[in-house]
Amino acid sequence: MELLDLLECSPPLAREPLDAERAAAVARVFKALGDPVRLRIVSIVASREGGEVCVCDITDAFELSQPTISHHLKVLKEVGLLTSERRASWVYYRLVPETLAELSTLLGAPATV
Amino acid sequence: MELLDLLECSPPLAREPLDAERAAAVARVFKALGDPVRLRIVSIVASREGGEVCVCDITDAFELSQPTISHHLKVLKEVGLLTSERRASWVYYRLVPETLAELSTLLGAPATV
DNA sequence: AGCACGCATAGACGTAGGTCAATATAGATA
DNA sequence: TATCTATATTGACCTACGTCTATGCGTGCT
Repeated sequence: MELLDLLECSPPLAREPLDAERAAAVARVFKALGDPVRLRIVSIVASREGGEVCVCDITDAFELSQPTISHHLKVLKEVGLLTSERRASWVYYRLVPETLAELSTLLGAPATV
Repeated sequence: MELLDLLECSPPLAREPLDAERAAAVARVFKALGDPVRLRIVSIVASREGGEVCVCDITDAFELSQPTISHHLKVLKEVGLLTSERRASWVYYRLVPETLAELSTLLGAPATV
């Protein structure tokens, strides 16, 4: 079962308690956002005109090694917050806005029914 | 500087990259939500009629030791997601809805300007 | 083919975090 | 005061995680 499926039918957090399975799925995403570097990466990608950023640009934004950035990108990709696409020598990362939106709704935004 | 202050003036994640300080403050809260048990605790408190839950009720909802639950409650309190009040022998926890709402806005809900 | 560049992976290291048993503390009650 | 109940704190254990260096892989260029 995909995270988006779990989230799409999820009521806001305040409507009824999350069951264990759903909580585990959602917590994975929050955990990914629970690191300052990853949160900044997401905001960099999300706020980028054109919607995509190559790894080199992200690496330049931090004083961290390239493998560390690569690791964080992998984590964000695994939980469905980012996708990546290789074009020529570069890999471009894009936001998955649906995932952010689902989290936002879960946290209390009015349901979009 | 309080988290709520940091959050209240924060634009949605997609508007501009988070600076390091803001990212650190917000990541603390996401990190707290990044554990399945804590996420369920928040949803239990948030969905409770009357808005408050005593520790014993929370403990009963999990197959975890009482100190473990107490630890998670402390974490949630420290990041401003819950507050607690002692009345007689019991301690009641309540949600801080503003914190959840700010996170929700940050993640992409339309700004409430 | 060979090389240079961009990015990913592997492995190691130190620290943080989730859990528990044991113990401490606070309030009620006798 | 003594004791019981509800919750918090302490300290230990083990695992997970963030970071690094070293290395591998894919792509374009000469």
